[in-house]
Amino acid sequence: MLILPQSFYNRDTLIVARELLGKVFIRKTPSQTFSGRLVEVEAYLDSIDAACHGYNGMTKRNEVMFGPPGFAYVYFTYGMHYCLNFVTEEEGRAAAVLIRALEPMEGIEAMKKNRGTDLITNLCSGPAKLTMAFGIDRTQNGLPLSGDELLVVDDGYPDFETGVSERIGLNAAADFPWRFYVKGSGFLSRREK
DNA sequence: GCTAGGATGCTCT
DNA sequence: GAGCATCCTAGCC
Repeated sequence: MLILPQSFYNRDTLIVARELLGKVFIRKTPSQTFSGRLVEVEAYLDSIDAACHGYNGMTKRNEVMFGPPGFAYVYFTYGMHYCLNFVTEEEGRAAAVLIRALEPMEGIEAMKKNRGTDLITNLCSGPAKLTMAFGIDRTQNGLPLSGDELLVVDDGYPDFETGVSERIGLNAAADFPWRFYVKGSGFLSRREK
């Protein structure tokens, strides 16, 4: 069990996104531990990516993206959903990796309660689903990913095939192939073709 | 199996 | 005031 160091995130966002697949994301609270394996992510870069929240400069909402790498960026969207990102690249660059799907590991009973469903494959198979399952909201915005509450670890998951596709749900810059996923996983936000 | 549309409110222009 | 890095349900093949 190796906690990913800050230097892991302080690299090219596309490499970080790819290498995050198969790692384990953990949220610990005093009463409950949640964990899940990362099976689907998307990369959001700065200058060339009109879909990136940081594309038009820093605002109050996206300031965490401009900060140092290895921190959680949580934003609210569609009036009811939170999405979780991992900040990448050096301080001053607005880049991040969106976590789109997890394979639930620990805390599954609590996730079922949070999500209102018993179907394991429906607990964390979408960016807003996994924040709901893990109980993540604005409170976690800006927390370190190697801290007391949030952690990302490498548990030596064996090799797998990586799938690549266009990102999902965008209007701007929709054609960049910056979505990465674990091929054959049953916990993705979309069925593979 | 699929698609269309509504929910709902923060954030920036 | 418009636009959202979404999810769920109803209705229709």
